[in-house]
Amino acid sequence: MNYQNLLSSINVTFDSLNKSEKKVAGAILDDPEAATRSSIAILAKKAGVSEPSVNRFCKRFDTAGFPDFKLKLAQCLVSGVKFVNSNVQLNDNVSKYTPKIFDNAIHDLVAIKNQIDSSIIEKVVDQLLKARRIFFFGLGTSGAVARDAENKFFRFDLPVSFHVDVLTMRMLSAAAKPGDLFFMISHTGRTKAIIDATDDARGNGAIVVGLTTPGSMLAKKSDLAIEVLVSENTEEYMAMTSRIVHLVILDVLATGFILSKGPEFLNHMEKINLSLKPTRYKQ
Amino acid sequence: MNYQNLLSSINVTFDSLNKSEKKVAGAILDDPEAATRSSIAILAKKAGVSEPSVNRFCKRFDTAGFPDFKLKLAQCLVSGVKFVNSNVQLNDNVSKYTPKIFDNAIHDLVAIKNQIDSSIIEKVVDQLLKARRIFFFGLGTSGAVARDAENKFFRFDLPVSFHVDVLTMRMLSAAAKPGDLFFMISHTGRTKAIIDATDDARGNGAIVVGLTTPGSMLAKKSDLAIEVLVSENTEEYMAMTSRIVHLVILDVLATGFILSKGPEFLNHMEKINLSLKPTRYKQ
DNA sequence: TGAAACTGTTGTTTTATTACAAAAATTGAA
DNA sequence: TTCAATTTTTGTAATAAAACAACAGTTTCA
Repeated sequence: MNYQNLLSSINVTFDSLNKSEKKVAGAILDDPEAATRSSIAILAKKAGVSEPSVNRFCKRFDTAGFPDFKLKLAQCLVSGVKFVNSNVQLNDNVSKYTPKIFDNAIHDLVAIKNQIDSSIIEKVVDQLLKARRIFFFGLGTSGAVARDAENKFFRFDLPVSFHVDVLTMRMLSAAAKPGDLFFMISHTGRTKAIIDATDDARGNGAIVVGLTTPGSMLAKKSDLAIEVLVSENTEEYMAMTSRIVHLVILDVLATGFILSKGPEFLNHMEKINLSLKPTRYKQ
Repeated sequence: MNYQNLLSSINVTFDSLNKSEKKVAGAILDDPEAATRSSIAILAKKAGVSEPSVNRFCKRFDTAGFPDFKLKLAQCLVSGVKFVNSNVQLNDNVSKYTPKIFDNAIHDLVAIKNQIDSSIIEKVVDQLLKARRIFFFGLGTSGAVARDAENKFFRFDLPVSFHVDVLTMRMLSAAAKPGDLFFMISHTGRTKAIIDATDDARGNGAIVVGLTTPGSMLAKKSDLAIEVLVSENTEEYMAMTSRIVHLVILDVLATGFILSKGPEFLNHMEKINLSLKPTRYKQ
């Protein structure tokens, strides 16, 4: 039972609670927010039970006692509740759907942050450092991610390019050589052009890194797979959070790259940054 | 001061705190999670101050007292986001910088979610619905955002295109007509090509929507400005969180668009979605 | 040197918990 | 079904812990 769904735990187990516990549960569910601001005495009174009953209730839900219970309840009110109905409804107005869309992105970022396998990141950074050339491949939504990646990595004094054209992909993977790094971005991990290019590139001795869903075809065929499980349904109308997570992971890789290069590399970065000045109006 | 950034509030105001308050702040920042599990006595001991000093510290941060403070601290820790020193250090290893980069993105999304002006979103959605043609303009990092936007909005049965080429931008804005919608994406809001195109487009009677920093040149010159304040420094080496926020905002706009079109529009979306099937291998 | 700000001590109040006893519910045999 | 034995549930009262307020001493700074 984790704090993310303390409230729903209460809801689910409600029927199996005894009389006074039901009263306490009722008092909490009636206004969870108020419960977090109550003392044990106030809540006991509201529920019509004794204070120890409230305390026992808390312990039944794997908390140390009432204060700990309140803390965890408060935490699950921050995020938990919102995720319950974070799906946009057809009759939502602006101020309803806007936070929902933000919440979805935030939720997935938090989830992935806690799942991500540092050793894979480390290995991918190593490969990026070693690579003679880097190609980012992506189609559709992932094409924009590939473009963003190129926009980041070209600053690193590397021969890097992105491709969203299947014919170009095919030619490049057919002409792959050891030392080349193909970075494949595909949420589904089943896009034919990407899979075919993966086969070709690996057949020619290039390294293939896949950024995709866990266990996907691309994940299996890559040398190194960064597997990212987002809550969105592949068959939804539009990819939303997967690309956000992919972009952040590319930030992580770029950061790892820079850090590995050491502080003197920042001069190079600074030079690139300064080059943009004349393209902007002064404040 | 809201609970979302209690921790960063402590961080920000640290210098203006007096001696014992600094000790308390230090003890909390050192391990915020532990602080939520401590009693006032334990925390006072850790900080090397008296219990009332801890209490006074809590009140300074607009909380009712220590228990209330702990509650709010716990809430701001929910997402696991540590806003404190989330800047990547040169000697960070993978497992240190990875969560930091995620945290930065999460932090900004949470902040913007709470700041965003629904009425502007509503107006922009209206304009998108009315527009005869839609152009997304962006350069550099924002070019990838523009591409992503196009990839979303073309599904809506609209003449939409994105442009990352300044000459094309110039030509298009020079040939703008009433009914055209120019969607300018620029974090700095000072990119010359974008500003110039904005002037041209508006001069020709087109509507210009800007997605940019509050108060920027672009914000001032646009018909409608979606102003987004992210914590990242413009002069940093790479844009990180601004583009993430921009993408999510475009998701919000796309969602608003679909919802305004009503349920029968989903058939159209479904058709587009189905068209992708043959491009993928079966599971 | 004096006023203002800061900090700790002490004692009170509030809050939470434990131990125990009463009450209620449950079980099983007559 | 009935009734005692047993278990479970619940409340009372006492205890312990925690938080807080008032005051007084200390530091700081003009």
